[in-house]
Order: sequence, then C-alpha cells, then structure tokens
Amino acid sequence: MAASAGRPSRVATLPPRERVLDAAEELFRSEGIRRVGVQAIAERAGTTKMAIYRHFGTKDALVAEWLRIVAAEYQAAFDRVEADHPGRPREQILGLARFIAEGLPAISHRGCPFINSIAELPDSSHPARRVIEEHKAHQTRRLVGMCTEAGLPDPGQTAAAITFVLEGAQVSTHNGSIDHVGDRLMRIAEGILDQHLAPLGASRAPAG
Amino acid sequence: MAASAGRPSRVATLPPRERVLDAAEELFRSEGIRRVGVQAIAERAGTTKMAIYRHFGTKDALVAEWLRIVAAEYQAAFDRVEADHPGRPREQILGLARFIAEGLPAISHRGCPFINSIAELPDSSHPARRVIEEHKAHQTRRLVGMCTEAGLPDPGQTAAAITFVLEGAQVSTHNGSIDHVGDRLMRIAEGILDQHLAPLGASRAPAG
DNA sequence: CCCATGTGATACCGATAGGTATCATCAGGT
DNA sequence: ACCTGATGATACCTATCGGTATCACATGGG
Repeated sequence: MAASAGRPSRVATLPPRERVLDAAEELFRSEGIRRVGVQAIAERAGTTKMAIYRHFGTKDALVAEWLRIVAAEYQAAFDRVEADHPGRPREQILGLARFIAEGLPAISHRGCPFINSIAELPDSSHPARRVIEEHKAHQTRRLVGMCTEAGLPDPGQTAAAITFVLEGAQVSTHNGSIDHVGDRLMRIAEGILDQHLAPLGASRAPAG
Repeated sequence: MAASAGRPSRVATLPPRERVLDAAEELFRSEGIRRVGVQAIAERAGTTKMAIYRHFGTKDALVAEWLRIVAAEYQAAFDRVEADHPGRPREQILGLARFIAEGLPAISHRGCPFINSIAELPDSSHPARRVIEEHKAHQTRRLVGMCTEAGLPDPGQTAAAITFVLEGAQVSTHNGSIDHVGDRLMRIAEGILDQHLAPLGASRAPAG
C-alpha cells in the first residue's frame, strides 16, 4: 500500500461531502472566505478539488451551503431555548443572549460568521447573501415574536435593542480581551428587558 | 486621438496622492478591500498603478493609510461632540450616538469600514490591523472617560453597552430597511444612559 | 539650455485562484 | 467475474492580482 500515507484516517468512514463541509467550516470561520482556496479546503478534507466541484459545483455554492448549516445551528439554538422555557418569553430571550454569550470564547477574535461573510461578499447577488438575509429575517421575526409574547409595549424596538447588543458583542470580540464580554452582554440584555418592561406594570419585582 | 481625452479634469489640480486616497475611500468602502485591485484604484484616480506604488509602497500600506484617515474623521467627530457639550458627558455620549445614527444612511448596506476591514484581514499582522486596534482602544478610552465624568456607577459596563449598541446598529444596516434604525439607536442609547444612571439618584424624573 | 524630478503609460513577471478534463482506482450489485 | 458509479490524483487552462521595470513627457530651477 504505497499510497496509504496520504489517507486521513481520523474521520475514517465519513463521506467526502461531509469532510469537505467540516473543513470549510474550520477554514472559512478562522481565516475568512476569500483567503481560503478550494485547494486548501480539499487538502484539509483529505480529498481533492474535483470532489468538491462534483458535490457543490462552485465555491460560491459551497459557501452558501456552509452558511446554511451555520444558520441551521443558530435556529436549533433558538428552538432549544424556546423549548427550555415554554411560555416564558423573557427567559427565552435571555437564553438566546446566553447562547451568544457562551459562544463568544469560541468565536474569539473572529466574530460572527454572518457579519464577516457579508463584509467579504459585497455583491448582493452572491448566493450566500440570500442565505444570510433569510436567516436574519427569520431571527428578527422570532425575536419580535418573543418580545410580543412577553407583553413588551414596543416589541420592534426591544427586538432591535437586543439585536444590536448581540451583534455588537460579537463584533467586539475582534478587539482586545473578551474576558468580561459575556457577563456584560447578559447584564446589558437583562437591563434592556427590565427597562422596556418598566413602563408597563410600574412595580415589578426587581430581585434577580 | 490625442492623449488629452483620458485626462480626468474634474479634480484638476488635486495631486495624485490625494486622488488615489479619494478613489481608495470610495472603492474600499463600497466594494471592500480584497475585491478592489490596485489597477481599479488607479483608474478611478485617473492615474496608474506605478504612481500608487511610488507613493505608498504596497497595497497594504495604502489600506492602512486609508483607515488612518477614516479613524481621524471619527476622532474629529469625537472632538466636535465634546466641544459642543463641554462638561455635559451625557450629551456628549448622546452626541456620539447621534453622529453614528446620522451616518447610517451614508454607510447604508455596507456597514462600518473598521468592522468590514477586520473581517477581510484576518491576519492580525496586517498593518491596517494596528490602525484599527489603536482606533478602537482610543474610542473606548474616551467613551469610558465620558461615562466616568457622567458619574455613572460602572463606566466600563455602560461604555460597553453603548459600544455594543453602536456597532450593532452599524452592522444591522446590512439587512433590510434602515428606515428607523437611527431613531431606534438614539432611543436605545438614551435608555441605557437613563437606566445606568438610575441606581444613583433613586427617584428619577421619568418624563421624556 | 539642460538637467532633475514627478508623473503617465505600457509591458511584463510570478503567484494564486476558480474551474475543467482525464485517467486510475475501489466499492457494491448483478 | 463484470459493470457501474463514486472517488482520488494530476495536469492543465484562463483570469486576476500584487508588484516591478522601462520608457516617454512635462515642468521648473539652475
């Protein structure tokens, strides 16, 4: 078996398509889209360019597929957080914030893949852009829904505030230390919800 | 065809270095850094690649110089807002938010150049990265200073909240309409300041 | 008048990228 | 045993990009 050395046995029986997506995940996330060539992805996936083009057609399509998977993971987190706190929209929103906060160390210094991808793909006709836009729209819709359920007086405004803070926290991972970013994010999110709820029932329990 | 046709007379006597920086500003901001070649910048500036390399040495240096100028504009806005409301840190912070809010339509759908540039330059050794980091550090320092002056109990926390919201608002210009983003940003910033000031004077005037 | 400088123009180089064609190989099903 | 489809390997094409070398010209100072 002369050629056996090049075979990456770590993922052994994983089909090439999955290996390619895994490699793309790692490389796109850590180094960006345009900096990573198809050849590099193929090597990391233990396969060849041809296999990638056979499965995805173009690099753009691979990028879109990758973002589709990332978006699905975010939506799964949404589902989870919703299921974990049924009928408690405030806890759901904070759970979402916690999901982002806990993910900050993992994306350390590389920020949110959606934000980064948009920056790298200014061409709005790129297939990946549709994926991002749909994901963002979906996320906004769900967040506004939660805010509405929570009885917030201006769900759109509160959802915007939460969204801004979530995105801003992710962006801030680019700069300096991220030591307290997660904690800060949680406190800020709680503060926003408390404040936007305040005009409602006047005296609510401030304990926390 | 004499050579006179190719001469861009619109900016006439502006020296080539300035024309290049103007062209870079337009192209980098609207299309990103990596998508824009040196050749394209030269053409838009009405000059040639050689002139660019004579003045800046490398494309990376040009990118850094461009961001240095953008950073200077932001800091000038900081200065302005500080001078407009001397001794009134709360108004200064809100003035800063207003500066961002009013700039949103201009950066419509292209977000903040710093955020985008970081996404496009994952290599932290890139000369432009130093410019960005210094700018962000400077901005944070000033914002924390304002929060401290304002007598806020936890200036770091409040500065982080303001920063997150400011960055988040700029990121959100990528998606959908930006109709109310400016107004929303202002209301959110005001809310944060009010709320973080609240623990101080107990009974605060809720009037708008 | 002449020379130095800054600039425009063009051609080119090496590297890399996305994408394709071709052939060898290996697995599974009949 | 054979055929088929998916995969691996390699070589190649074309385009673009950052960067350089070279030449032409225009200007302004001595």
